[in-house]
Amino acid sequence: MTLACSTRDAYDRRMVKPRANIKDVASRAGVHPSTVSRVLNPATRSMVSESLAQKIIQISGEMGYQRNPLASGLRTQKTYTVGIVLPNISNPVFPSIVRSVEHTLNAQGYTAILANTGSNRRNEKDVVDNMKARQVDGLLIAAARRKDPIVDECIDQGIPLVLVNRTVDKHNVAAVINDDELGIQLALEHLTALGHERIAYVGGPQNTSTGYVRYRTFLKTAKKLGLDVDRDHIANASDYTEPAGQAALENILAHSKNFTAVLTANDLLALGCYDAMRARDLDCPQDISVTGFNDMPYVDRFAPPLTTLHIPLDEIGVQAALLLLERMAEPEAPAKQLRLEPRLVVRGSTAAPKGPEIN
Amino acid sequence: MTLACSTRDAYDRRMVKPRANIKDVASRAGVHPSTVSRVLNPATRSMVSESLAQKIIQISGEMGYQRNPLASGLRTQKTYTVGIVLPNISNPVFPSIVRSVEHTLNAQGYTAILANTGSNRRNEKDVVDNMKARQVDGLLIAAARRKDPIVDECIDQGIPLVLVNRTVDKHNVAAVINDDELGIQLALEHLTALGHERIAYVGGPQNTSTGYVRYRTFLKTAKKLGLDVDRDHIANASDYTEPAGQAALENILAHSKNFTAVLTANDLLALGCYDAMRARDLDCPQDISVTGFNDMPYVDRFAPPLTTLHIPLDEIGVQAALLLLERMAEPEAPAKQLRLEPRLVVRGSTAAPKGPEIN
DNA sequence: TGATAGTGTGCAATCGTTTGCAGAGAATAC
DNA sequence: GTATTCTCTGCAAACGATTGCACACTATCA
Repeated sequence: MTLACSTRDAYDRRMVKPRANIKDVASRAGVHPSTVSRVLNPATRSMVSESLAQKIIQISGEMGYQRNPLASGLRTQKTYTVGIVLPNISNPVFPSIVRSVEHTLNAQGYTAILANTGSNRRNEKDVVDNMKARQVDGLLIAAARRKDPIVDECIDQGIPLVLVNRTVDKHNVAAVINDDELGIQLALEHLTALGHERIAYVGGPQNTSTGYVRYRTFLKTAKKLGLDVDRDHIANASDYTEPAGQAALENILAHSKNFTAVLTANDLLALGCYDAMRARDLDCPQDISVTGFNDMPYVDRFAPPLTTLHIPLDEIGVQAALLLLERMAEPEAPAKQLRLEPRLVVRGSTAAPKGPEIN
Repeated sequence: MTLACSTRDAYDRRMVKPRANIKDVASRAGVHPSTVSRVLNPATRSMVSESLAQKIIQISGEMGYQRNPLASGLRTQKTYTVGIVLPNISNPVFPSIVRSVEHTLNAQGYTAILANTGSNRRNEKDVVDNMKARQVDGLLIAAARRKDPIVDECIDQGIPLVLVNRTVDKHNVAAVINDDELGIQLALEHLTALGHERIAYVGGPQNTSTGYVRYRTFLKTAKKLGLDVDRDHIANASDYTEPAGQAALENILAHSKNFTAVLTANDLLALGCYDAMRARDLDCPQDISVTGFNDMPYVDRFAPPLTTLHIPLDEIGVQAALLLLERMAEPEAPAKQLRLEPRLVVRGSTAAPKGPEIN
């Protein structure tokens, strides 16, 4: 049986003709592949005469030619790929960030590869190594720890890097973060303004910049406001998850119930607090007011709607992407840090304390 | 100034030594690169004598050699990359799916590249073309429409493909979907069991399989249950979003308020209904009961907690990934469809109708 | 008219792997 | 001892692009 097909693969793969490559375009245009390459590359476009360039563009369009990024990347060491490293994409703050990052990068021809570390160190290392092997042009990491060997390694190797949300203790890293100090101050001032004087704190992991800064700021601000901080009313959760938040508040409640509000370092922790309170039949905000941090999607619909600190998720994503683009263009430029201001959103989870506190 | 460095790049790029390649390993081991390649590739591993193989593995380990996926992919036409196409990652059903897909694929050495289409056709095409150009080994599409030229094209071109959540009208496509008929039946039976007789329906876009099937099933089941379906009590939203759901219910309410429950095709639409009701001071479930579909994260915490159909998001992701792995291994095998059963979760958004209906 | 500069294109090496083929040597058969 | 089969390893040509260099040609000038 003979087929009127010239290409080997045509029969094998259900008559699919392999995608046109640069050589096909070149021979159809009667020129050398290098000429086609030059025309299709904006930087070298001017080396070719205008008329020939037009012709080649025309033909390449007709043939539906698309550059093979593998071959191109192999030769140029530029893949137009960036890696996004998340601790956990199921945390509702990340989808919006990822979306705007991806959108902003796409517009410049970059493609995102995504990895979820599950906050597992070993995993993180593997994931980043894989991305490096794939020659990503840059990395966007939302899973950094205060001391992070992986971040250090990337910097040593000169890989353009932007941290999101969390940063490292060293200050020479590009990052887009929130003004955590301001946020905690706003929350605490809100609670004291409502009349709360005995305020508990449920914080995040101390090996993250957010967990650490928010905790320190809580202590500092409480002192400044003249609140007496009871150590028994403080618990730092091991992770930014609801169960961890629930456990933390249960821990506190086991020792003492002598507080009227709990300030948490994160919305998920706040939800965990809701759970802990429900288990003990405590009403929010009647018995205890609760504040969160992040204003993640849908917390305005919860029962009760959560008072929290709004951070501009889309904006964070856009800025992080722009910063990364900048760093990829000029890897040697000094690292910028962007610190965005959170805004307090007052909802139903906070109220004046009941009982003798108010007159 | 001279530096005691042999490699060109060492000085340029802040003393970073370029990653070891196969030639480096080969020369250190005193063998030809092809031998190293064979050792490191499980399929050809047995062609090399055991002792030599051990030595090469040892050396390659010491040098921290990692295969360059670009070069390898260029030669073999296999990139160990899969594309994930989502309509909108901010829809809370997707993060869990993405996470489990990514996890399952990772375990087999695959890396995921992610794209968000924003349900924009043009965008979708670009995104998929980009993925094809990047030679993804397979595609996972959660944004399919009932008639979808993009899906058709992928199939024509023989690209391993798995649809998630939504499928196309043609039946020869691998997919992991929900039993939408069962789901709608369960919801409707639940409402009638509570005593509801006049039930409105807020559906999804009719160009998606979910929107279409759920709508048809609502009509069919209502008829079977002997409910009289008022056309004015039905609205199909243009998109699975809260605003669209809100608009749909407002549309219905503008015509008639003569119903005691609204069955929606999707949790986000249900949330939109909450909004529409709040705007008219209607209470859920006192005035109107509402059901959703998907049981997306946190709907159990809403005010009121949403009665909805639970679908196993993680399971969907895992199964979709496994199915894709299967198809990549055997692209010519007949396409399987997996249909997972939803489960009704009754919460606070549904109750018996008030007034004369109950005695 | 001939030397010189400037323009546009082609040549060939290269990026890092993989793999069909060939051939060297060892093992087996006669 | 020679012919034959096996085993193992090396050679070299791909994969599809990019880019420094060479060279042919035209335009400029003396």
